[in-house]
This record gives sequence, structure tokens and C-alpha cells, in this order.
Amino acid sequence: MDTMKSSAAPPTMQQVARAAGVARSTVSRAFTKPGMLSTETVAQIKSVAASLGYVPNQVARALSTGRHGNVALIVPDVANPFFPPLIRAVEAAADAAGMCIFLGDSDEDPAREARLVGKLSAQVDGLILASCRLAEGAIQALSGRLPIVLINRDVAGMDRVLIDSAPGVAAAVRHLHELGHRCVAYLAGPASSWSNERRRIAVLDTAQESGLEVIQIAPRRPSYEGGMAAATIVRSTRATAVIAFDDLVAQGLLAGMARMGVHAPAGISVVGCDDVLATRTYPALTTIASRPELAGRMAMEVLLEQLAAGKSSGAAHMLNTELIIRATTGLPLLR
Amino acid sequence: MDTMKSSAAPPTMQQVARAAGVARSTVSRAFTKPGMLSTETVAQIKSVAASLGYVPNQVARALSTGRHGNVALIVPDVANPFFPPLIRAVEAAADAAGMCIFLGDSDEDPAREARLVGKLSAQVDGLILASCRLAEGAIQALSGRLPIVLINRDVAGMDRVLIDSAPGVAAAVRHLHELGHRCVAYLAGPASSWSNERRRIAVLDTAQESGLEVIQIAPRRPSYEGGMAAATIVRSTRATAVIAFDDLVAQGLLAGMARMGVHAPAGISVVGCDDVLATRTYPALTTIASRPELAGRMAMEVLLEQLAAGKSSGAAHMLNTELIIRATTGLPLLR
DNA sequence: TTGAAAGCGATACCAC
DNA sequence: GTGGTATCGCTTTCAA
Repeated sequence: MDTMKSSAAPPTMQQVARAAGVARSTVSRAFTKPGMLSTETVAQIKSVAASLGYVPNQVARALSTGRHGNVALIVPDVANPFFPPLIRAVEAAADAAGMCIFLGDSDEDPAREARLVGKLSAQVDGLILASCRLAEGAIQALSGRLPIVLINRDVAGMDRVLIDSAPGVAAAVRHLHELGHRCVAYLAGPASSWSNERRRIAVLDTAQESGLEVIQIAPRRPSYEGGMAAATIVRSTRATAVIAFDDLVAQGLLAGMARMGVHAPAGISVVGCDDVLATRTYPALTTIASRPELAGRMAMEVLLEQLAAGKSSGAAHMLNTELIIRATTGLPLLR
Repeated sequence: MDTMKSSAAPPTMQQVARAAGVARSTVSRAFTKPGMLSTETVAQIKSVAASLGYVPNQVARALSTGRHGNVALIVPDVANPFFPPLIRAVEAAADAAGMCIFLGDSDEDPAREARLVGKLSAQVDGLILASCRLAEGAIQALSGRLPIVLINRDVAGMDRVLIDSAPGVAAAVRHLHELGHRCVAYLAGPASSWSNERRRIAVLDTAQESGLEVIQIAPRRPSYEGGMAAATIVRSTRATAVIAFDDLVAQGLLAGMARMGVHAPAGISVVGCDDVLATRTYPALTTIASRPELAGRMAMEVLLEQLAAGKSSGAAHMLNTELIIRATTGLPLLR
């Protein structure tokens, strides 16, 4: 078996120029400012280029222009079901704009996130930080060097898209209250998470309005396992309903409760967050829908605008949420 | 609010050289081959560099060396639960090796995949193509230009990591046979998928050994919805058990059957593939475990070896699968 | 409308 | 050990 790379180095602009009988600069223009050339020249060059399989070398271009045509997206956990749709949307939007994306997984670790940013920032035109765990000072320092868009992190003066859980959470609390619940638990997410704080406050505020008691519980990790492990704690409280930080935690809780013979909605009411599991839990999960794909697309759009404008608008872009009632919420069990 | 980027263009090697009173080449060596320089010179240059905040420009370096420190990972669908763990593993392994990853989503479209490869190939040292949908000729042409590792695509002579479903599928078929099933359906995946073909053949072969009848069904798409829609078809056959292309299809089938009042395992036995849903279906899904994270890690390792060796080993790296019996398989319902 | 030539910021080969 | 210089592939004045 021949394992040599067939000599064929990618064709360079020079070769296209020679084959087309024009100067390198002309080839360059054919790709970057076709308007400056005669229609025929452009057509001819493009066809020659295509037949040679020529693709402009982004790296060389970057060296000369300072623009890389890349953006980096950093998330805390690729495998958390909230992120794949978001990643997909960012990728699609970037691709549509002719850009490529670097993906970084910080694994919820600020130090790792900082390292990633360091390595990536020299190769990109901008950064999208989803659920950024960096200290606010670090973020601001960065924003002095590079266009940045934050997702679900609220730093005044910076471009950010925020999924505002408050409306959905408020609806959920009222929904539970109307069903007759008088004590609900909030199964929290990471303390450093803006979304978690936002949700926690919304639960507290709305509950107070309705005279509902709230018990706060902090699982070890915002995961299926964390939710499952929290079941015994939930069981030991007076809460007849639970609002979980996200769908994964809710699903774990459902499983943990079921293991103890407590089934939703009869034995306990459960509300998730994000709606990334659709009807795929059993029973189908009542949840607060977040539209991560929308957040991803918007973040990329905002970044492109920032790139075009040459400066940050510093605006917060709010995305709404809504309660989706499925089968895990019902009348409270009196105990 | 001040939105200006702080003017400071990053310092260049030239400036460091001037400030340190040495030549540019010396500065370069201080960073890349310190052994060639006197200890003092290196120390002095490094300190000057540090005080100026100098960081070597990766892009310029890449242009001149041809090594970028990046690899690209292309998948057909980021949101398919099989891929996030794989992506995560590739990212982690790349990071450990000091490399960054580009992520491309081909959206199952060969043309899009080709475009991505074109844009990316000039910025990376190598490519990992997961479930590649490109024509074999195109892949081979690429491998002449760039180190490549394939995942779940079998092209002779190329480095590839293959999750071999055959053992797991065989175990599943025997499991069903032992339970007393005599007719099973295979709910197929995309015809162009190597994994699907491999699974289909394994079902057929093992079934024949046991004298089991097989009915083949091709859903519209390998998705939850596709599985759900296939329920009515499954119901219309004599099959008392189903092996689905993947867990997502199996989960959809479970839901579709349940909607018709048929519940697993009493009314129908269902086996999934990949084990990416763990116990999160209801009932917990019997499935053939694939370890996508292992495939991702190994692909990156193989790529790094290929990079180090300067040539492809051309080897196929097989990953095993095993049957995990949970709650969706049981005795056949006689009808 | 097109061509020639000077960089962009590093590396690496060849001298000294 | 260190200094000069060609080179990587492309963009971008400046002339023609």
C-alpha cells in the first residue's frame, strides 16, 4: 500500500495565475473584489481555479489581512443536551457567512476555559462564550483584545444573548400553585451559572407573590446522576413539586423518585428547564422551553454585526421562554 | 462605554529583536530551539519578550512551517446523541496534545462535507471524518493531501476506527432467540452508512444460524420521529421483536408502539444500538453498546501517531460492542 | 482593468 | 552561537 502523500501540494494562487495567463494580483482580485475586474476575466479565472481545485489559503490570507475567517465557540460541556443544538446553529450560521468554527469544551473549569481562549484567540476574529465561567474581570480584559459575544452570562456593556427564564419560571410556579401545591423545591444548578441564578430568583420571587414556600436544594452536579441523587433529599422535605435547573436534572430526579416508588405526577410534580428532551422522558416532562438553537444563531449574528461595525454594541439580546405543560405535573399528593 | 479595542497591536518578533539587540532569527531560536543558543542569550531574550508581552504568532508560524496545531473534526449531525460524546473525547485528546479543533457539521450532505473539507484543509494538520458521506474516490484523493482518520467508514488502506457492531448484534439476536422469538424486524438506518450495513448483515447472518426469520424495514430518517412513524409498520408484521439502527430510532419506536397501546417488553421486544441513552428511556432500553467516546479518543490518537510518523499506517482499528440487557426485551407475545 | 512589487510575522538554510 | 535572507501564499498600494 502506498502511504505517501501524493506530491500534490494544494494549488497556489501562483499556479492559477500561470494557468490562466494573468498576474497573481488578478487572481486575488477575482476572489476578493470581483467587481474590480471584467466579467470575463473573473469567469475565466474562476473556471481555471475550479479545474485545478484551487481554494484560497486562509492562513496566508489571515497573515496579510489580519482577518482569519474563523470564530471560536466555547461551551462548558458538549455532551450536555442543551449545547448540541446551540453548537449546530452557530456552526450553520458561521458556515453561511463563510466562516469556520473552533470548538472548545471547558469542562466547567474556568482555568481550562482561560487556556482555551488563550490558544484560540490568535486564530480567530471573534469569540462566542456560552455559559462562560470566567471571572468578570477576565472577560472584560478579553473584550479589549477581541470581539466577544456572551451567551447566558450578563456583563454590562458587552454584547450578550440571554435566555431569560423568568417568564417561563413564573408561569411554572403559577401553574403549580393553581394545581394546589403549597411547597415547591428548586433543584439548583451551578452557583456560578447566570441561568441558575436567574431561575432561582424567579422561583423565589414568583413563589412569594403566591405565598408559596420554597425549599432550595443544591445537587452535586447539574447532571442526570445529580438529579437522581437528589431524589432522597427531595423526598425528605415537604415539597410536593420540584422545579429543576434543567431537563437533565429533572430526568434524573424522575428516575431517582421512581426507584423509591414515587412516580410523577401522582407522587410528585416535576418541571424541567430548556425543553431539550422533548417528549422523550417518561412521563413526558413539563418544562420551560429555551430554544438553544435560537440563542446560537443570534449569537453568531450579533458577532458578525460586531465584526462589520468594528465595535461592540454592548447590547443585551433577550430571548423569551415559555412553559410547556406535559405529563409530569399534577395535583399535589397530600402527605 | 468605551468600545474601542485597545490600540496595542501585538508586538512582533522584530521588535523583540531590536529591544534585545539581536537578530530576528535569534529571537526565533530562543523560542523554538533554545538549545542552539547560549543560556544567557535565551534568558535575556525571554525576559525582554515577556516585558513586551510578546507571544509568537501562530498564523505566521503556520504559514512558514506548514504545521498549524489544529485538526478538524467533521460529523454529519452534531445534535445526534451519538456524536457529542465523541466530539468531547476528540476535543479532550486534542487539547491534551496542545492542539485545537475545528468542528464541521455536514448535515448529512456530501457536498457540504466537501466544502467544509476544502475550507478547513489549509488550516489543519489533519482531519477526522466521522461517518463520512463522501464518495470513496474523494476520500482517497484527500488522503493524498492530508493525514486523515476515518470513523465508522471502511476504506481499505486508510487509517480508520470502526465500531464493529457484529458481536453485539449477534448477541442480541441470540438473546431474542433464546427468549423464544422466531421473527424479528430490523429497523434500518441510512443506506449510505457503513454502520447500518454492518448491522444489517450481522442481523441477517446470525438470524440465519438460528433459523430466525428477519423482516427489514427502512424508516424515512434515522431519528426519533422516524422510529415513531415505523411503529405502525412493525405492528403490521409478524415480528415479535425489533432491532433498531440506533437508540434514537428505538426510543421513537417505543413511543410509537406505546401510543397504540403496545408496551415493551410485554407487547414487543426492542433492542437499540449505541447505548447513548443509558437508562433514560422508559422502560430502560436493551441495547448494543458502542462507546463513541472511545472511538473519538482513539481516532485522535491514531491521527497523532500518523502525524508523528509522517505517514499513515493504513490500519483498521476495531472497537468491540456488547449487548446490554435492560428492560425492553422479554418473552414474545403470541398473537 | 491589469501588472509589479512590497509587505504580513515567522522559520530555516547558509554563512561567518 | 549568531546574523543575514529567501520563503510561505496572499493582499494591497502604486503605476501603467
